[in-house]
Amino acid sequence: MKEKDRKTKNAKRRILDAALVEFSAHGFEGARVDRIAAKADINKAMIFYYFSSKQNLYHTLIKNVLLDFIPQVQKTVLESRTPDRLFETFPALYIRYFSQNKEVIRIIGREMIHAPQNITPLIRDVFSSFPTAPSSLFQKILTGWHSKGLISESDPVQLIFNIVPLCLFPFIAQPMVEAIMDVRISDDTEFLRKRIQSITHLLKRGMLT
Amino acid sequence: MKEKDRKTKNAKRRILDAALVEFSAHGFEGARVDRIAAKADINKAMIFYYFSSKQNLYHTLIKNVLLDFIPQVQKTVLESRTPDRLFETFPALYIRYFSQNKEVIRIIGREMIHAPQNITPLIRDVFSSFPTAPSSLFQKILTGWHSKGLISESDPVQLIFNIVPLCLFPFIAQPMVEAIMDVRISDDTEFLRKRIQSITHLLKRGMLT
DNA sequence: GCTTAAATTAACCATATAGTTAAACTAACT
DNA sequence: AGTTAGTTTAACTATATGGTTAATTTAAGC
Repeated sequence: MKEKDRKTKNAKRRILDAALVEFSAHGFEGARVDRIAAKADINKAMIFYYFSSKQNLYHTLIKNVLLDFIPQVQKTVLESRTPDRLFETFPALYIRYFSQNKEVIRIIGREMIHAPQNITPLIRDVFSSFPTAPSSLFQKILTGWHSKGLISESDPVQLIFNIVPLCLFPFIAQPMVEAIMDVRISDDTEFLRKRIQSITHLLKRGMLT
Repeated sequence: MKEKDRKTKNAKRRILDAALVEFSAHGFEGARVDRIAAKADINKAMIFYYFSSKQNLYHTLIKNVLLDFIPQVQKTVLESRTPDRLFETFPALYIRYFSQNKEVIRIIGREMIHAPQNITPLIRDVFSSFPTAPSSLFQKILTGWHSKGLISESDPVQLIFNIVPLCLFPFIAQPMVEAIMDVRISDDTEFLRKRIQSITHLLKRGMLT
């Protein structure tokens, strides 16, 4: 069974890896099962054998992705004891992670825009596997800081809407901004460093009291 | 010919209206020409008669959308003589416009993520129909303000990345944030007012010198 | 070597979908 | 009334695609 397991895992993993690339590049509707099979160098029927449907493969993929990223966010938030510190670590994490996982941001972004009703159950599902829901934990910390007079924004929702987009948007909008502003950004480490610095600067000046 | 023109225009307009809804809801790959025809209450062949292909219909639609929105941005930027003022008018315009044009932000957002190589030529195309390219105009104004010491951010690209996401993200991420934070936002005028206020506050404190 | 359960394959199928076509209709102009 | 150019329709086609199936292979346990 050992040998079998190894092979199976390889097959499953290869399918998921290929699916990540394919779904990221074309979206759910645009993705082709045949192409995933070809990329995974595997017979197409294997995909249905292991994942039963295109939908299910997609959902499994997204869950895996969330289970990889969310714990990192939670760890970062818990270990940052002051807003001052959080405004450094949070952008740094997001930008490091998504610059290294371009496919992930495309899939999550598209789901956000396109089918939130599909992805939100998956998010809830993943959240429920944690002892404390990451969201309520985050909310608690933020309102705590505000009531101590450490930050100027009282509404945790507004605060999220102030922080997250600054970190995510570069990866979503990069090609378009490049076209509009007629600049080249690419994977430039220098650009990403400047981006983190600019966000941190803005958040600290704008929201620390 | 008058009668004919009126009818044709109605047909074309009805197709474009239906296409906006359909493409917004399902994306290019997910959109169905049959559904567009049904929504427009028109024979499917009419779509190919007027627009020759699904692709071409889509591109025409996007161009129309850009030609509606971009002049409004340009007007707002030109009429705001100080960064102080711009940090008020810019978020107000974006949030007003996209709260009233939910379909537009979904289409643009998806294109940004999915196929920037498709949309950037269209942007350039639309830009070239202006006497001065809106982007270079914007860049000029921003660098001018910085050199006068009015704003703390020197790089216009970073500045764009600081402003635009704050305005667009609520509409893109709203359903997901609602799910994660367990709050209800909806079209609430009150929420949008607070969002504008929070952005303006953050930008002014964070970037005015 | 035999058995068994899982893994893998090639060939198939039903259907949905973008796009076509040829004929019919409309209305303006002579 | 007849002509013409543009508009509209129903029926059709070619093909791509998600999914199925039945037969074959692999490998572990006995």
